Amino acid sequence: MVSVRKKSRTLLSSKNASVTNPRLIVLDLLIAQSRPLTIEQVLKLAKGKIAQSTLYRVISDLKEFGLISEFTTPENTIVVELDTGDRSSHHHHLFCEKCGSIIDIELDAHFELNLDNEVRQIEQNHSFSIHSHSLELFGMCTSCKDNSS
Amino acid sequence: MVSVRKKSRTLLSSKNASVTNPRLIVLDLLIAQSRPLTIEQVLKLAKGKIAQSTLYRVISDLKEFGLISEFTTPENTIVVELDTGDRSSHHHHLFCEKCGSIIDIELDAHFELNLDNEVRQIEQNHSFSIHSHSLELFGMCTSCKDNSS
DNA sequence: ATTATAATTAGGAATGATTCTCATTCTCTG
DNA sequence: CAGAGAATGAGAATCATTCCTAATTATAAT
Repeated sequence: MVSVRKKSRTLLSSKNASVTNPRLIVLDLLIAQSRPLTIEQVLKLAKGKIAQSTLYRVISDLKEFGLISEFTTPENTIVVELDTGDRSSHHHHLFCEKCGSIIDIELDAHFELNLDNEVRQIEQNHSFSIHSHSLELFGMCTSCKDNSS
Repeated sequence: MVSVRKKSRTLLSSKNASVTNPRLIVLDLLIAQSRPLTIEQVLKLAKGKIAQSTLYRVISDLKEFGLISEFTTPENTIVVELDTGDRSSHHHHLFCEKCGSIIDIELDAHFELNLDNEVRQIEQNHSFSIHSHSLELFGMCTSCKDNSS
C-alpha cells in the first residue's frame, strides 16, 4: 500500500513538474477523497495551507500536466477531479439536480463501443476530428427522491 | 413565412409570459442566428438596446419558461440557445477546441435508442431517476485542421 | 381608449469568483 | 550546498453576475 503522498509525488515527477507543497496537497486531497471536488471544497479541505490565488494557479498547472480534469455542474460550478490516465479514468457523470451530488459512472463496455462508432460517424458527417467525449446525466438521487414525499 | 418577431411573440404568449421588448430582442436574435450564443454575443448583437442587468434576468426568465437552455463550453463560457421543444430540439454539441465554434448535432435515431437503454440501465444500477442527458464531443473543426499545417 | 395594477426595466452599486502582480520562498541542478 | 529559475502568498485588480430601487411598460378591466 503506497502512501497517498508518495502517489502524489510520483504523479508530479512523471510529468517532469516540480514537486511543491501546494501541488502535493491538492493531489493528496483528490486521491484521498476519490471524488470530484469544487474549488471551494479543495480550499476548505486544505485548511488554510494554500493561498486562494495559488490554488487557482495550481489547478490550472495540474490541468496542463494532464493530471486533473475539470467540468461544470448544472449550477455552473467548476469541479476538478483526478485524471490518472488509466483505464478507469474514462468515465462520465451523473448529477443530482436536487442536492447537487455528483456520481462517477462507467458505461457498459458494449455500449461504449456503440458510442465510439457513433462518434466516428459524426466525425465523418461534420469533417471534424473528435478526440474526446463526455456523457452527462441529470436527475435525482435516491435519498432526494425519498425525502421529497 | 412568419416573421421572426411574430415567432418570438408567439413563443412568449404560449408560456403566458408578458411580451416585453428585451425578451423579444433576445428571442429574435436566437431565432435569427439559429445557433448558440454567449451572453457577450447577445449583448453585442442587441447593440445597447438591453441593459446588461436586464439581459441576465431575461435569460433566467426565458430559461424558466422553458424557451431557452444553457450550457457551458470547455472554456467555461456560458452559452444560451433556443429550446423550442420540437423534435429537433433534442440534440448535442460538438466543440472545436481551437477556435471555440459550437456545432449542434443530432444522433442517429438507432443510436439514440441504445443510449436510452443504457441510461435506463444506469438508473437501475444507481437507483437514480434520470430525466435528461447530454453528450458533448470535443475536437477540431475542418478549418482549424487546415490552418494548422 | 383610459386607467389601475402588477410586472418589468435601466442603471448603478454590490458581490463573488478568478486573475494578476511582485516581493519572497522554495525546488532542482550541478 | 550555492545559484538560477520556478512557484508561492498576499493583496490589488478585473471580470462576470446579482442585487437594489426608482421609473417605465404591459396587461386586464372598465
